[in-house]
Amino acid sequence: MKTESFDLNDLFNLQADFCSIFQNAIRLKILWNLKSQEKSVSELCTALGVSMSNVSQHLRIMKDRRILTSRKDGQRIYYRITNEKFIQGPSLVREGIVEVYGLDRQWFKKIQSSDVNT
Amino acid sequence: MKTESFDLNDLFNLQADFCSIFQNAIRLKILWNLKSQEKSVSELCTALGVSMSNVSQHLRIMKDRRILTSRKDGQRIYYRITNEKFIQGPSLVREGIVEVYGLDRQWFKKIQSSDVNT
DNA sequence: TTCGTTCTTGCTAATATTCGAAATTATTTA
DNA sequence: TAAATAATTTCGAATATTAGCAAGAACGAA
Repeated sequence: MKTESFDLNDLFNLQADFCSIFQNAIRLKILWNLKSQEKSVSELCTALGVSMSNVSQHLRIMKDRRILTSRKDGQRIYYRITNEKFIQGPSLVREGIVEVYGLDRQWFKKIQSSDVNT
Repeated sequence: MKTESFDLNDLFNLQADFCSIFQNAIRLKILWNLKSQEKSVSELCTALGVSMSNVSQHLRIMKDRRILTSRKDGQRIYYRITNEKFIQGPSLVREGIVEVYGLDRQWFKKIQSSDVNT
């Protein structure tokens, strides 16, 4: 029973799928909160100021992909990150942003107000 | 005239916006192709087997965010990457995937077929 | 000028994401 | 047992993404 490995196209699709996780600011904040410690769902809710329903949905999405694992303790469910690279990758992107934009906020505003055409 | 810098929430939103760029396999392939050299739009089209209209739209999205810059030479427009971290970040994510999934293709298939519930 | 090549843009339908609200499950406490 | 707490799930509406098609713009060659 051999282990079928990925072909190149699979890997690109998988990489894209995982990167789509990091497209949401709430998920990035969750990951940031779990950077060096596990936290329960309610702890994350108060830390982020987001509804439990919403946090739970985001946690599920990340757990499905094994970016997070969970541990049950009584009523609480504690989540933690499975691999540091799922934090380091997006962080590198953020560093790139800061390097390219030089901490100047103006470009960011342009991007936020939908389309930039320059 | 002071330079307004980002607050934390801005940075998370900006990071999320940039990560959304990497959620698309075609864009990842474009970046991969531009890894160590600039290429024209038509070169990218043949390399990826994707329509020029589609490639052009993806290039525009990345240029808007300064992930790419372009240089015009006659009829050709050559694109290149502005900062290596926009490649390295997504690559780290891919490494994380390989580490977590151990090159076993089965999980990938589960994720692809929409929802994983385990 | 006219033609062909290269690239971009606007439009549109199909598809996917996001988050609130309400219902549900599981666990602890009284 | 009943009530409270913690978390998940389902549903639905608003919004965003994607890619094909057709039209348009910029440039070089004849």
